[in-house]
Amino acid sequence: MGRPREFDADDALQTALELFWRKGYEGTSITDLTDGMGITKPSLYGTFGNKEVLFRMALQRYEQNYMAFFWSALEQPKARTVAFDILRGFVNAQTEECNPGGCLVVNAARACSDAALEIHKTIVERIEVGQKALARRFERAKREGDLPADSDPEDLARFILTVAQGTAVQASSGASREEVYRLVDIAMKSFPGAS
Amino acid sequence: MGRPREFDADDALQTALELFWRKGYEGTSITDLTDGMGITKPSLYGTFGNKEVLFRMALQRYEQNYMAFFWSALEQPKARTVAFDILRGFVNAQTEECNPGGCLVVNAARACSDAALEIHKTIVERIEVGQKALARRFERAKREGDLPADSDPEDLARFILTVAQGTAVQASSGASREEVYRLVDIAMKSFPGAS
DNA sequence: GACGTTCCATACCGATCGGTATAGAACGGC
DNA sequence: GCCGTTCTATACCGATCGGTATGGAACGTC
Repeated sequence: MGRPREFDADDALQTALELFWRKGYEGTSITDLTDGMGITKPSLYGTFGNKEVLFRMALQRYEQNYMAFFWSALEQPKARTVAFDILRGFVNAQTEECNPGGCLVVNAARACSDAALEIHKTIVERIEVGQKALARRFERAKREGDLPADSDPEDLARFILTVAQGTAVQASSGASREEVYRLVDIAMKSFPGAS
Repeated sequence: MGRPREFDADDALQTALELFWRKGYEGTSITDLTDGMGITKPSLYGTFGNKEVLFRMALQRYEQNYMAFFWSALEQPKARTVAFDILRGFVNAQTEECNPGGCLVVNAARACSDAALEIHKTIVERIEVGQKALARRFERAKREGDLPADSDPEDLARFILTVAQGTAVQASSGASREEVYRLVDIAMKSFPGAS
C-alpha cells in the first residue's frame, strides 16, 4: 500500500554503479547521482539509505555483473588457462565500449580523503579476497603438478592481479582493447608453461 | 625588502608533495595543506598561487626528486637492464618507508570529479611522455639487435609501465617491498632475453 | 622615525558537500 | 469519502570546499 515509487530502483542502482565506476566514490556527488538517476535526494535516501551504502550496493552489483568471470575462471582445469581467462576477463570489462573505462574497484581504490577511509578499507579487502582465492587455486595446481614445484602460488596470484590493476589504469587512461590484449599476451610469457 | 616570510617555501612544497602523494589531488584539502605546512591560507595563496599550480609544482618536484631514476635507466646499455632498473626504481619509490605508499601520479590519476579534469589530463599526459620515451629507447635497442626483430617496442614499453602502475596500486594497498620485488622478477621473465 | 613593502592572522565570501524536515500528492483498504 | 501509508518536491541544515578582503605586524630604506 501507499504511493508507488515513480522510478525503477534497479535502474537507479545501475546508474549509480556506472557513475561510481567512472568518477570514483568521492568524485561522484549526490547531485551527480540524483541528476543521473532522474530522482530527488529524498527518494535516493529513502530508497538506498545514504551514499556509503549506495556505493556498497553498487560494488556488490559490480562484482556480480562484471566480475563473475573471475570465479568461473578459477574452475578452469589448468592454472595457465585460469590466469589467461582472468586477465582477458578484466581487460574485456575494462575496455567494453558501453562501460566506463578501467575498473570500479581500482578507480575507487584511491578514495583518498580521510573521510573515505572506510570505503578504502573495503576496497583493499575486496582485492585481497580475490588475490587469496587465486593463490589457493594456484596452490592446488602446484599440488596437482600443473604448476612447477619451485613456483610460488601467492607470488603468481599477486602478479596476475597486479597486471590486471595496471591494465585498469591503462584502460581508464584511454588505451585500446587491442593494445591491452597484446599486453596480456606479453604478461602471460611470465607464467609457467609458456610455449 | 618588506617583511620576510616566516616559513621555508621549499619545505612547504615538500609537505604538499607528500600530502598529494598520500591522498591524491582532490583528496587533499587546502586545510590539509595549511595544517601540514603550519601556515595560513593567505600565505599559501600568496606563495603558490592556488591549489592547482601548487599541485603542478609538487608534481614537477616529484618527477625531479623521485622519478629521476627513470631517465637515467634509459641510458643503460641493454634494454633488459633498462626495463629492470625502471621497475626496480618504481618499486623503491613506491615502497620507501619514509614515502607515502604508491605513486603520486597513479594515485592522482583518478582525480575523478568533473572539476579536476585538467589535472587528470596532465597526469595522463605525463604517463604518456614516459611511455613514449621508453618505446623510443626500445626501438633503438631493436635497431641495435639488442631486442629481437619480432618484438614490438611500443608494446614492451606499455607492458613495463603497466606493471609499474600495478605495483603502485599494490604498494598503496600495503604490499611489502620484498613481495613487490618478487613480482618484478616474475614480470621480467616476459621480457626478451630472460635467462 | 616615518615610509613603502611584504607577510601574517582573522574573518569572511559564495558554492557545494552529504543529509534531512516538512508538506503535499498518489495510492490501497475500509 | 476518508484514513494510513508511502512516495515526491521544495526548501533547508551545518560543515566544508577553494579562495579572498582587511588590518596589523615586521622588515629595509631613507
